[in-house]
Amino acid sequence: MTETVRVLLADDEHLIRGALAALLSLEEDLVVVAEAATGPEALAMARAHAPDVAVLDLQMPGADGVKVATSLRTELPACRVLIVTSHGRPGHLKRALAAGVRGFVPKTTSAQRLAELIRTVHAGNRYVDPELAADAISAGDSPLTVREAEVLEHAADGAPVAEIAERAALAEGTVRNYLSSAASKLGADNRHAAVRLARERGWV
Amino acid sequence: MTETVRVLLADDEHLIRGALAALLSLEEDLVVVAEAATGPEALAMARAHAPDVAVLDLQMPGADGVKVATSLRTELPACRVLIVTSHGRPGHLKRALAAGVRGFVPKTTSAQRLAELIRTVHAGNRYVDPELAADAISAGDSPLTVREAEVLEHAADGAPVAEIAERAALAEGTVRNYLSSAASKLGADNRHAAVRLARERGWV
DNA sequence: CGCCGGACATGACAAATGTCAGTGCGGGAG
DNA sequence: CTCCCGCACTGACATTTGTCATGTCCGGCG
Repeated sequence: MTETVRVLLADDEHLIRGALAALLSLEEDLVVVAEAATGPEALAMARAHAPDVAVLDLQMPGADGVKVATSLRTELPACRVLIVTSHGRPGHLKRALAAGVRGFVPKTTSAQRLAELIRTVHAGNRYVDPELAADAISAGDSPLTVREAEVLEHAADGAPVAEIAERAALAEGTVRNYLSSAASKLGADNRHAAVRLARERGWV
Repeated sequence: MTETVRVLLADDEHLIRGALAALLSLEEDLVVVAEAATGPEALAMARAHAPDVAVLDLQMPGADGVKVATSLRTELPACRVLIVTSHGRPGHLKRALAAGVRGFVPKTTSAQRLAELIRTVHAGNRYVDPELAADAISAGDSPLTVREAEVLEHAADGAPVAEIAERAALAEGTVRNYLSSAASKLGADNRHAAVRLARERGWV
């Protein structure tokens, strides 16, 4: 006899959330007990309803899926987390797993398959999309040192070096140096291309 | 007596497409006759099934929603187009309307509302989300000249000036000049920040 | 201990970038 | 017609950025 699984659904796109709720409700053993459109809202809903499984979108206003998962890990250890994402960046998968997430799949998955996966993670098993996993493995760990990543983040919005130096409390020469070494590690021609690449791989 | 409306659904996210198809099918007068995951596929499906209304995602692999809409405009003038988008950039709305799109809404819209809108555009009326419209109006027209926009696009991936100059068949000095004037028009400190801003506003 | 490798940090120099002043062309106002 | 303004375009100059050589401070290892 399959017990019913209480599900929390969090996604900022109303269209998807509603549609998904409807489809999952067709499954006998799944019941959607709460919905949320933002990170903080998802957290509040989880506290209020203590779902068995939380299905979280990776990109939401307020706090992203991984942040929510981290909070849930300590507040509701019994709640399994399944993350769904539109454009999977390797680094995010790694961060997600570190946050105790049990499942990680792209939105190209069918609803049928998603229902199965909800049962899978509820049973205590893990599942990550094979393609995303392959990407993460081939992309590997970030080769950047802490400072390099930090400086690169400050450079993300196209700020001039002087401003970055001030924000990071470093000499301009030092900032240029980190930027340069980060760029060469990433195989980029300049810091801007480096920012783009690091973003793609989820390293910033 | 309401006639039935034949709908084409195009979105690269299987999860959403499937869920949406299911929800729209619940409506008596709507029938989803085809689904597609990429721009070219959407075009092929449209040719094959000649739907009354095409619901297109703005961002798809191959060709974006607006490009598909442009092609449909000439190939299937009877087919109304409704564009759905996750993160609405003002410029896209303008381009979409220029391409003869009848409706433009964010994915935060509910499925119920979407069904209504499909009927609305099928009836020959137009509808654009009020908030997106407000953004588009407040963002206004692109202040960039044709060449400025062109050069800015070539600069989008962080390429050095020399490369941009070659691709655009211009002198390096000229490229720097356009970049500089574009940046000052956008209120940016350098071309990279300018690229970011122009992207946000949908001007590139 | 003494040595090595790596992260952190800096300034000097060369290369890339942004700014400026200026030319030519075409279209609209006077 | 002439003047003026805006766009397209260019080279020269000043500033910013990227690269290099160098130095310090750890933590691990023979």
